[in-house]
Amino acid sequence: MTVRTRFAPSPTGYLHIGGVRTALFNWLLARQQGGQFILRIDDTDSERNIEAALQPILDGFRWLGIDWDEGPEVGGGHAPYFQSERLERYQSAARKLLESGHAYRDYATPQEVAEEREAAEKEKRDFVYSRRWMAETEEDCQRFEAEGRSFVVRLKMPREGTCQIDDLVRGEVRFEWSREQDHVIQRADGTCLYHLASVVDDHDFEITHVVRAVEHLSNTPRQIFIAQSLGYELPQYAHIPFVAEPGSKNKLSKRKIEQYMKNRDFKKLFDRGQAIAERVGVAVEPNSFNPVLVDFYREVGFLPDAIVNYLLLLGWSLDDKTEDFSRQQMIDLFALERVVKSAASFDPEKLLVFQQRYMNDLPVDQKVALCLPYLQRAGLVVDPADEETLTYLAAIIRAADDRVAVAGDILNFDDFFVADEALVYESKPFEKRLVKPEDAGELLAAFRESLADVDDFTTERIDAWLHQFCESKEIKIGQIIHALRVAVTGKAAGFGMFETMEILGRERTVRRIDRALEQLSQRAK
RNA sequence: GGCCCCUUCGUCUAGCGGUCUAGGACUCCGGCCUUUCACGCCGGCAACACGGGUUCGAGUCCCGUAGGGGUCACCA
Repeated sequence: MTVRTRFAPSPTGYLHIGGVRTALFNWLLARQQGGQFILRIDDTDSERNIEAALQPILDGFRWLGIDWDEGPEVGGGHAPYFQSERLERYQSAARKLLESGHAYRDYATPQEVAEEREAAEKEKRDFVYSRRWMAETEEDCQRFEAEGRSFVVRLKMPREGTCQIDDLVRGEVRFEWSREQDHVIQRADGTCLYHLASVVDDHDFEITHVVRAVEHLSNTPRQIFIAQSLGYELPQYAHIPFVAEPGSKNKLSKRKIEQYMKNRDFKKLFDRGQAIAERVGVAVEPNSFNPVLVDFYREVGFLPDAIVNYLLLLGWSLDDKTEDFSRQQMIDLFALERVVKSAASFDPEKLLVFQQRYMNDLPVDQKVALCLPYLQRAGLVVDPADEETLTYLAAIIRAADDRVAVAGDILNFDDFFVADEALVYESKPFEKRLVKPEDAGELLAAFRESLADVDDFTTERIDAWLHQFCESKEIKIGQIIHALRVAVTGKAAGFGMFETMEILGRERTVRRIDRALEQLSQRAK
């Protein structure tokens, strides 16, 4: 029997990082066993524009390299893969349950059920539906309908015995049937509810392993009841822990970013992303742009492999030291038995570490390809870029080295892409490095004059030149190099100063120093 | 509140009765390197929730307690 797993997103428009991890585990299991991974769309309830809300989710999975064998856009032998298009299947299942006595028509109004529930609560006893409006015969139905009532279909749950789940992650888990409710599976308007739909689909799609987050564990008995009543063979269940908030054990939710912002690391990650987003024209709207959602990482320039690797280790480990996994390795080595049972908090810092590692391993031309769009969208480089620009960019990226951790970080080196006349001097460093030290202007001017004599304007020669200059002036290098950096880049920090000058070239370097000196003298007036 | 799940450094985790005076990674702290920033290197702080058992021996098994979480819809 081939292994078939599934992930069933609701078309909400957003791909949640926790959902991705669940999908990843399903995907890994299927790939490892040579089986199929299926995407099914749980849209039994939503009335909104499915198309628009689904696209970002599919795009997200594709971007992450999590592909599906059956589902939207790829089809498959079990189509359709949208629950909204499978209503007849559910209704037919509901009918079967009715016929076999595992479900009944219930003519109670929602208020009547609510009253029973409240009464039970008041008396501090467990709520058990009285089944007062349960129709067992045609006569019952006619009688209730004569009263103007309509029916929903409810499960007729067993009221004794236990339900045992043999969970692949958690082992044996038992529930008392008597505590289960007579859940509604079909509404008065004939539409069906999630649990019925889910069980029917899993069966129709021949799903062998249901790998999902623990919050579904307590829903499992009713699903088992449905499946067994329908004569289905049960799938294997594996309830994995959910991804928790940074620094807490609560379930990570996209609605709580306000609160997460109080977390230092989360805030840091967000700020970094926001700075990039603002420059490339991505709307920083908390509903769509925040680190709980996959889109955030894509917009900012993360690498899919880094995210997937990080997520893999959030709730799973191979051993006590292995951290880096290629796709093939994770497929080969993944094992449900090694899934951790407790919830794991999302750690933005550690994710960044993975990102940094993966970025570092990339050849320069790939980094160029990743970074270029950011410069273009920020209006710093024309599209398409010419060969010269690409070479120039490559030199910068090489020099910047690990300072470009996410592709959008290239914008920290925007000073290389603005005209010398348009270079902006950040006020604080300008103050500290040029205005305050009284000899800064003088030294800088002298050094600038000497630059004409550097025979070869390369990193090595400039390096030697400046050291020689310092020696002749009897100053330490620190007394001039900071002023030089601010004058040439406008910033206090950056990569090697000599590399910076070589990349910029003699002419531009000199022009920038001149301009800085000009502004300095104007300030003095 | 009922039911269910979970509980090793701040975080992610290793540990499946003796090799644990508990290992690794990230963070943090100190130092080195250094023209800034980042990297890198060296070092350091830091955990078996608690209480009972079982056993010659428990982080590892059992039972309680506590804490955290999930779930209890004509939502998915």
